[in-house]
Amino acid sequence: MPEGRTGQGYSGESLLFLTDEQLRQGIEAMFFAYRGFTADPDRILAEMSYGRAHHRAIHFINRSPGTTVNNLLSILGVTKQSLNRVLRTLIGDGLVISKVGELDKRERHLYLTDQGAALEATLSDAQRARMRAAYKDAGPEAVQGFKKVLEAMMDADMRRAYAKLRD
Amino acid sequence: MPEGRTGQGYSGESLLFLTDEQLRQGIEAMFFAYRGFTADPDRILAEMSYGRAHHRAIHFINRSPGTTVNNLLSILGVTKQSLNRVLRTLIGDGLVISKVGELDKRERHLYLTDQGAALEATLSDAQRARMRAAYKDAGPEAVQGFKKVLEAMMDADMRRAYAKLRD
DNA sequence: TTGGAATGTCAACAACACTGACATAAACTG
DNA sequence: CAGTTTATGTCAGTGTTGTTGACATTCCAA
Repeated sequence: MPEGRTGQGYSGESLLFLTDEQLRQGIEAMFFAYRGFTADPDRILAEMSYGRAHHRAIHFINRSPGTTVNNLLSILGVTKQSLNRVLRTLIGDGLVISKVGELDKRERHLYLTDQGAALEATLSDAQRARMRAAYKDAGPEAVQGFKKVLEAMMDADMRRAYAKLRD
Repeated sequence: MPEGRTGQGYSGESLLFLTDEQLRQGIEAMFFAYRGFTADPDRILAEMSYGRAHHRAIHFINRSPGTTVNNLLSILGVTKQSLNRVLRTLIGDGLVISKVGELDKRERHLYLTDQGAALEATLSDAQRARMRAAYKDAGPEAVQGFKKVLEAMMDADMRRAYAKLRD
């Protein structure tokens, strides 16, 4: 490449950072980081025979109180049978309540009870603490890049769901 | 805050970027991005009745040919029973071979067969393609930040394993 | 009224993790 | 050498989370 390569500047980096080795490091970083990301809530959940699925349901119900089952399904990307099993235990345990819709009585609107909100807070606090520490370690510009890459890694439908939650 | 806040510069950001809302966005970004991260290999694996566990084993055996079972266990962070189930099927299907150690005959050293390497390449290609696209979208500085935050999110033992793989 | 959408339930199954227990062989240690 | 530890493998049981398929109910809408 005779034209325009400086070898040390921006253009050199943009050629190098897409090598298979660099990509593999990114892949492995995702793998390990996700383990860390879920480690704290997992520990708490294990004590009450709940799992990640319960956490996810609780998180998004807290995020969007009154959300419908269908809406939750599209966010979580699982089958209704799978979600239903989780919701049934959460409702049975008094962490979630399901209200029949007023406009459309087929729909069930989901809310956290006080007890559900308390668990959500416990789980969130643990996860946010780690996130906060990671953000602090890495610095604000790194966080910008972090979010940018993650968003670029999503499928279009996930990106839509993600954007919707940011309203 | 009378002293030193500009409201638009670096100091303003470093105060704001640790709000619960910002952290929650990061948490949700991780959730959705990880789905995207695994989506392509998952599709391929589903066709051959393999799962993510097989992918992970194949990935790290390819990454460190001759690695022992114990070493793989510490990297993957699962029980030996869980790993053994996966390895048994991979060995039975002719994707992995296990050689008795020469120095220490208790150890089994793991290698991919040609067939195993072929599957690894197929899975890696799919995952790297998405990673490459995300990196391209986000730009080189974003990638730096991405890795920095991910690394800060790991537990100490993961960070050690991750660093070890970068040698 | 017929069709479709939203929801729920039941059954079966698979992947993947866990614990606990036990076996074997090899290596280390006193 | 005897005893212990280490590395690995295996069997049995259990739990969470996901899947498909089938079927029922309720209700809105054309």
